[in-house]
Amino acid sequence: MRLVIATCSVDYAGRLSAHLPLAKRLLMLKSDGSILVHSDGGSYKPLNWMSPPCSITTQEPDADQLEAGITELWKVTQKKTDDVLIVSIHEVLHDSSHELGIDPGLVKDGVEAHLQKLLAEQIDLLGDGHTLVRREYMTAIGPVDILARDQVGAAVAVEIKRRGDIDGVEQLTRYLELMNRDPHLSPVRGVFAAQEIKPQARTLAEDRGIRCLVLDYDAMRGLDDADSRLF
Amino acid sequence: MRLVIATCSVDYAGRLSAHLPLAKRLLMLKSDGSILVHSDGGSYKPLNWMSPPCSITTQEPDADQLEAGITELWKVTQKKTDDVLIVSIHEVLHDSSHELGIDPGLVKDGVEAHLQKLLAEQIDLLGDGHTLVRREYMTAIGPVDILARDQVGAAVAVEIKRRGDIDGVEQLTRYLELMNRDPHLSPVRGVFAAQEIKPQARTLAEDRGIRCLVLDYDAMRGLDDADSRLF
DNA sequence: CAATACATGTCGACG
DNA sequence: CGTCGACGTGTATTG
Repeated sequence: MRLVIATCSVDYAGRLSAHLPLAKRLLMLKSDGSILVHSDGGSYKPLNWMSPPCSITTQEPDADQLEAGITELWKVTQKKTDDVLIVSIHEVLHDSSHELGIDPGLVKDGVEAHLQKLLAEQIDLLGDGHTLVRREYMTAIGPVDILARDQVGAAVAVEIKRRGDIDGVEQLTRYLELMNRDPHLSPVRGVFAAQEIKPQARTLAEDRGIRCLVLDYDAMRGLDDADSRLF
Repeated sequence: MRLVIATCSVDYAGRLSAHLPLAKRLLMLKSDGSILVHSDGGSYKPLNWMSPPCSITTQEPDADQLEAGITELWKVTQKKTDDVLIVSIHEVLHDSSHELGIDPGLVKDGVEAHLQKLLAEQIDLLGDGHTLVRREYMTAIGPVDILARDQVGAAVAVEIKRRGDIDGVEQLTRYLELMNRDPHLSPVRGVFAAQEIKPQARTLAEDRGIRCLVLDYDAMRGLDDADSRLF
């Protein structure tokens, strides 16, 4: 990895066109050829970048560019998409290279998968007498998170989200429409379960006869003794 | 901005839990208190990070941690969300600070807004005899990109996307459902216009009687003489 | 401030 | 290799 601090301007042309005026920035060149242009603030997203696979070539600035103060010109291209990133460097204030090696990678734990597992184990959160049919119940257009049956044996399809948004309601609606065409399942009721349900999503869901269920993650986790503590 | 190259392990606890095993990485500390942990590959997304506003405190490693080779311990916290990021540093290989100042920011050009403008100007792409009613036609649940009328005066609602995905069809469906309840507009036909329409989106759209229209951005831009060249 | 739609989204899983 | 859904999504816009 090469780290360069420099005053530069940047131009990008690809799916859109974008320009960065002259300023002092960090240029991070990764060993796979990719480049990130970072400012000293904002979030983790760079001001500009080029994703791998791509290649960097340096060009000689022409007379006009030299006149304008450009000392180096980098052209980063992505063959496949024809995207181009041009970095016009004026002054280099720092330049260092470092051998990092391959990263062992991130180990993630829990979110929606965990919620799904917990709700399957605590299926009576749907209401007394409910029984689990199975998780990831397969349909023609994808798996429903949980299929259960209520106290009188009627099918219940559950869509689980961390944050209950309008999209999740649409998704569940598509499943329900399909499942209700199946005489073995029909009638299927829908339950939209999430840690947090947005008002518009709730309105849409209830308008379509879908029940909303707010999940208390901490309480559900607390009940699950087998879940080992991480800290 | 402070740049540190170090062998370190990282633990995050917040909306999920994640762990990075010991390895050599770049730690980027921005002046707003945020921190990014980057490897020498992948895309622009860091392996781990903490978004501003957040604060970094250094802790003294205890006996066990010193024994394990930890020389520095950073704890990054976000007050609002209770997220915590812990960086356990073993060996520091590089450490430099740089004053960058505030970035003037990115200047973007065109995307969906541009497509919308061009289609409004070239409304006959919808078919001969079409006329524009208006862009961003307001409905109770949000603005329809374009409302037009066809050669016989029937209403046409157009949803424009750069990439036509299933979500866009759902969005247009909601608009159409609402607009068709309005006796002044009904019957309203739907047109789903995008530079590229995914097969599943096309299937869903056509199943619902929505016409799909693939937009040739370059051709549309070529027709627009007033659109100045960027390069 | 909250809700919503957009993103050069990125990323992983699956067919 | 494309499609699809999730994301610690982030981010701007608008009510």
